[in-house]
Amino acid sequence: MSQHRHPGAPGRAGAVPALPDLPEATVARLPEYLRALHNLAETGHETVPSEGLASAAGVNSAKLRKDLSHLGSYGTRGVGYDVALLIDQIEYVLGLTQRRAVALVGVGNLGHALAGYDGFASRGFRIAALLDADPARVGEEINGLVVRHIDELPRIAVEESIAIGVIATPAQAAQRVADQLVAVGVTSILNFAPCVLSVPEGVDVRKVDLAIELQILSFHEHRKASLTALPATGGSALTALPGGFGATDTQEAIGT
Amino acid sequence: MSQHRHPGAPGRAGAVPALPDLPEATVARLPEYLRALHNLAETGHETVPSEGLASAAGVNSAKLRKDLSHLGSYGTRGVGYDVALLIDQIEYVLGLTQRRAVALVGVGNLGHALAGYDGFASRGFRIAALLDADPARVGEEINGLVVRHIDELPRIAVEESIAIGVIATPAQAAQRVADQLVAVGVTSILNFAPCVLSVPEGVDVRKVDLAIELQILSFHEHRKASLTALPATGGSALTALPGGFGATDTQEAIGT
DNA sequence: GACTGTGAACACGTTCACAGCG
DNA sequence: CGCTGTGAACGTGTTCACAGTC
Repeated sequence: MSQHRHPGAPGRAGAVPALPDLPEATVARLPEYLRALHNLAETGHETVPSEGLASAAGVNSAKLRKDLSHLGSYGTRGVGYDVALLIDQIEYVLGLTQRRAVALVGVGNLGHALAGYDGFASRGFRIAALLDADPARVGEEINGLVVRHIDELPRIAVEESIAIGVIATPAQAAQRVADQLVAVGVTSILNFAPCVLSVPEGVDVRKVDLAIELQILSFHEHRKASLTALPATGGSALTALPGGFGATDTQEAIGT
Repeated sequence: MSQHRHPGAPGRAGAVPALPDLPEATVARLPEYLRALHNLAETGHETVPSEGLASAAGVNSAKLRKDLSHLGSYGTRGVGYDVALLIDQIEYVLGLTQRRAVALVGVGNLGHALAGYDGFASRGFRIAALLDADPARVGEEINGLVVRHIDELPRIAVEESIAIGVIATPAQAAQRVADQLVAVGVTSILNFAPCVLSVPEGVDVRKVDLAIELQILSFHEHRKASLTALPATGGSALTALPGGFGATDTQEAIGT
């Protein structure tokens, strides 16, 4: 096991890419490590121990080491990880060595903001097309890109080698857009519309729903309030807090 | 143990709030169920079987039933769930019976979009304040709200009973803003800045990072490509569009 | 007969703690 | 000695399959 394995190192052409299939949870954290590593590189660190990188990324060091070990990692015992090397390694695994082209569909409120978001460009992506179904919006220029009509998607997809589609339309339009994206061969979709998309096997969809995030926070607020719901805590809490907390079984019976 | 227990039903005052501590994974799905239920209610359904609600929410029915059972649910065997009742139940658990006030800090690109996003209002929240540190932005009116200076936060937090803070500033300003929010008693933060926030115990932070989402998709793209990257049929990929999407996975072959 | 609620089995993810290397 | 890499223990979340109820 402890053979040093460097599966598909960045530089090496010809070798099999050999992407180990990483645990999904690990994949979701790699980008965070990458961001932290870039920060470290900028502040002149050449090497970093798991503890340091972990805290910069907001995880514990055991988790970090386990995650990195899945990539057949580049750490040196007694020293830590080589920052530059690890950046290359993670960028390679995430497929960021090529700058993927993104098509953004729906240039309303949110779409506008996304079109102008420079975090995409700076972190490995290129917004290659802005699309909308509303003729009134077609032709508008945002950040140097002209909005095109969604019907032009098939041509644009080929011309620009679109790899990822971002849906920022209203919910009722989203499924139709997803179908159109899939039809032109897009297999990765980031969906901001508050609805479930159905797509064929092999297409990946990630969903971001801002209201859902707030609702999850709301739950925790509610819970925190219900726990502190006793003394003179000027809590903005519930207007009518039931006094009785005593009923023994009321709480108990929930889990059954 | 299958006593029917309705812990802290919405309408009933006097009952113990009795928030069961739901598994985190369940909490994260409740908002999705809620959205699906609202759709069902609008289309005239009074009742729905677990199978139906599950598919509307994009999960499988076993998971749905298990999730709902944690709330001491309201299903009827042989029939399904009462839509209206379940909506009340979930809204109660999520703490959506009170319309929580949100302070949005950072009205740049993304902040603007968030300020104008009506999904917040329609799903239980009220944007009560827009704040920014840049004097040039203070005074601007967005969607009927005037942007205030961040230094006014302490007063505004009290006046408006701010329950949740949303950070949409650049990364380097985010920690400072988080500290300010915490200082005025905010215990729930939604962070759009690409950085880790450190906050005291008891404060919940959720993070949304758009570039990270894309990078995760990129990984899967990379992997899909590396799997199909074998035999004679090189990279003709995109140019030859598969006829239609007959659910057969011709799609897979998006070459690099 | 149809559907919920749930124990029991399983899969996945995290943490611990330490062996082994530099 | 310091730090990584990793088995083994633990905890959480998911799925199965069926008993129980309407």
